[in-house]
Amino acid sequence: MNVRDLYKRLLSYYGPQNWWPAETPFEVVVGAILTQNTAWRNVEKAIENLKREDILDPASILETPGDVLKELIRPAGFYNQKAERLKRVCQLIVECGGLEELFSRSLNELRSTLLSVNGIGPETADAIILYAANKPTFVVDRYTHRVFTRLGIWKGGYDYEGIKKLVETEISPDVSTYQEFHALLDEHAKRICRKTPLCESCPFKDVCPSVSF
DNA sequence: ACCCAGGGTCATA
DNA sequence: TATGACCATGGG
Repeated sequence: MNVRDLYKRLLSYYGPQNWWPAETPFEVVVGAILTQNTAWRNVEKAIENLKREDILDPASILETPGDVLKELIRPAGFYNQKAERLKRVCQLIVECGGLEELFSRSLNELRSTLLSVNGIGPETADAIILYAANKPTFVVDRYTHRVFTRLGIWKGGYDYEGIKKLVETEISPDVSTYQEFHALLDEHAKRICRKTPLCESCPFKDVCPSVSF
């Protein structure tokens, strides 16, 4: 079992995922911040609040008082830090003259720019690049590590850049493919047991080496 | 009552 | 450089 076979098998088993539903690229940016260590259903409530107040754009969020913003995004948790993080990204966007301008940079320029913002780490940056800017970077997360480890594809601890490089080496850069693969890994990880080494209902039972995790 | 979720930062050793 | 504490709500 290698990375490419895993992708093919996930795709044929679960089918294409309609991941990261959002009406605009900026909504993806906001969602990427709000979903940090947080269930997506809680993020939806926060985004709904922002839409209801009609402030789902960089300028409006910057104009909104911190206390008000915190209250609106409360359901997403960590609302104190996330309100500040949202403001910092919006600040960057405005300084660049808009999302289009920011996203016109090369993938690597864009990634290092995003990473320079306090509150945006590697996963959040890659999610923005892949799902909002539509550039081919692979998004790693703990689910990716869990599934890879379970199947013996990755040995060792959680190394974000290492796992990312592995996938990008095995699978040539393609936006749709990277988007699908990440989505499939997450959906699959949610369906398998977290602690049990081997899950009886796992569709990968035949190739799972039963690695304890 | 406990565990965790579509992470990241900061302090400590 | 490598762990650990911390952030906070909502659902199982």
